Amino acid sequence: MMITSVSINDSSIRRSAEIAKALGHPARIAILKILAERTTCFCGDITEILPLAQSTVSQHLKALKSAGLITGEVEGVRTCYCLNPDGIKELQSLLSELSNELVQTCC
Amino acid sequence: MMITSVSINDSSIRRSAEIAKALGHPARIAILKILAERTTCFCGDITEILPLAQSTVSQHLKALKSAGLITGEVEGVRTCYCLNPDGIKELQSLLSELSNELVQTCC
DNA sequence: TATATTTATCGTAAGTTAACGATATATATT
DNA sequence: AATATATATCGTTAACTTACGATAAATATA
Repeated sequence: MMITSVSINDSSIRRSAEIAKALGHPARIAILKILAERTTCFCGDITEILPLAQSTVSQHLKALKSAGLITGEVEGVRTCYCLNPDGIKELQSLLSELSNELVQTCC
Repeated sequence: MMITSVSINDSSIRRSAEIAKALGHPARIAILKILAERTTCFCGDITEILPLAQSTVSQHLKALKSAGLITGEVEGVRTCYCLNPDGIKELQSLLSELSNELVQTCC
């Protein structure tokens, strides 16, 4: 087993935590799933599906966007939100890397 | 593509969010990595490695334990913390399931 | 031009989180 | 029995999160 020195300030650890934090609320996971199964993806569509106020949905969208997991393109009066393939890939690689590192039998 | 109705109250979504939330702080990811690369795993060991007070580390350990990602066995005056294989497996399966669901091209 | 629509942002309240030092508890050791 | 050690918990403070309604800004429609 490779011995690495683990630091809170490691950028990969920080990025993984940032992504995990973005996933750390059921509404945000639900939003990602909704985006994955629809081709149109406006804030209003999501507000119709989830039992949350429009402003709350907008806030969750902002959190997902700033974590790099989704993009938002203004289209006239609306904004079309989409999964960000790069962010999703990063999610997959960082979290699967983490999973691999956590395979162990202890004590 | 299968159309599923996405709900905030779906238990799998809630559990995924719970796990992600537990991973949503660099200190907690660091702790999991430390547990993975050591065979002894007392609170004091972790406190020596991370730049955090003992009480703060204990608090993070409690969060990881209540999310089911680690176990803690009292051994005399100390407590031996270990990765919880079941929790780690759950982490892997829920998050990889989520990853798979998020493969898509949008808009 | 006036009105309607969509969404971001503001303001606010309640709740949670993260950090710390101090302390209690439980077990070892002398 | 007295002392030392390890850790959980308490109390506190500051910061952040989540939710909401109200409103502003931007665009579309009548």
